[in-house]
Amino acid sequence: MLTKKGKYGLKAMVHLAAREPGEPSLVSEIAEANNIPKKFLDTILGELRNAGFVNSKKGKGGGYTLARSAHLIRVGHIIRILDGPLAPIQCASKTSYRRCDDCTDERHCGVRILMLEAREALATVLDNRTLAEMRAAAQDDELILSYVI
Amino acid sequence: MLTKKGKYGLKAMVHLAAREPGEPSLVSEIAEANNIPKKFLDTILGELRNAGFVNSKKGKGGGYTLARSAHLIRVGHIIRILDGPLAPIQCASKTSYRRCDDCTDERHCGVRILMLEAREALATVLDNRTLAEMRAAAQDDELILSYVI
DNA sequence: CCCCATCCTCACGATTCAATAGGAATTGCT
DNA sequence: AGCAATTCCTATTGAATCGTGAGGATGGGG
Repeated sequence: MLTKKGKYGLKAMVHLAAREPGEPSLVSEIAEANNIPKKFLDTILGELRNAGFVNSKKGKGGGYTLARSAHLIRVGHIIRILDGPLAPIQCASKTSYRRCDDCTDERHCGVRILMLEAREALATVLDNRTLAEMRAAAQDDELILSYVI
Repeated sequence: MLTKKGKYGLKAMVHLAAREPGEPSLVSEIAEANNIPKKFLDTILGELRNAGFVNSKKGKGGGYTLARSAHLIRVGHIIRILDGPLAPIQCASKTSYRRCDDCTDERHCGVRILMLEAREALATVLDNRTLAEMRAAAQDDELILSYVI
């Protein structure tokens, strides 16, 4: 489940991606444009900054900018920072594996095997999509999106 | 995120799938075999029964059995009952859609479009796998599992 | 009628989530 | 130097959810 923190963070990143590179955005501006509580967004952008996704500048004329080109920022990475691992269950995570304490034989745990598949499917989507693509998809009236039921 | 309720429920279902059809299992037996708190499993199986996935019988010789063949039970359905919709965000859910209150223009929301893709990827895995397949995967030393990175 | 096992309701502590509060630190401008 | 703008930090709060346990009601089998 994507939390509001994750959702707000992604929206903020999309907002930044829509800017001329180097042109800073204010927290208050991003918050207002996306209906996000300002103070909450404040802490979210702080985390994204600590993680190296955005740069910040204080004082007049300050604000936030993307630290890298939107083409180089993968959506899955952002979500991991804000909401934790993608895997539905920790014993199926690759970036932050942890054993289930109730599982005696992990190799024959059907749940885990299934969740490895699920994680793989999720990661395939989220780790291949970049911020630039996400923004483009939003602008182009969903043309890019092609379902394969 | 799969909660413990979901995990325990799936494990219990796998346990039942490993039985001769019609042969009932006791809650205490399932709980012990899978390291699940008995009382908790009690309520979980109750929900699965209300949802029509398992049948129950009280008294001596009672217990739980699958309501249908394990080939006909899709894992995604079980998870939806126990943990709610698969979609990472409600505005991207097909089974229980709900609009985001902070989103003014849903059609151009990059986050939602991306999450529709993510939901699709997840559902493709979970709604196509049956309980029988999950059980088989666990027994066959993960042979069935084939990653496509 | 008596065991056995499911069924039901309630309650609880812990954790996480979402948001708010209040102010400290830094920068730019004049 | 002084002021205003803006990020940065820490703590708190209220609400919801999660995981679990207690106690007993219900109903079938013998």
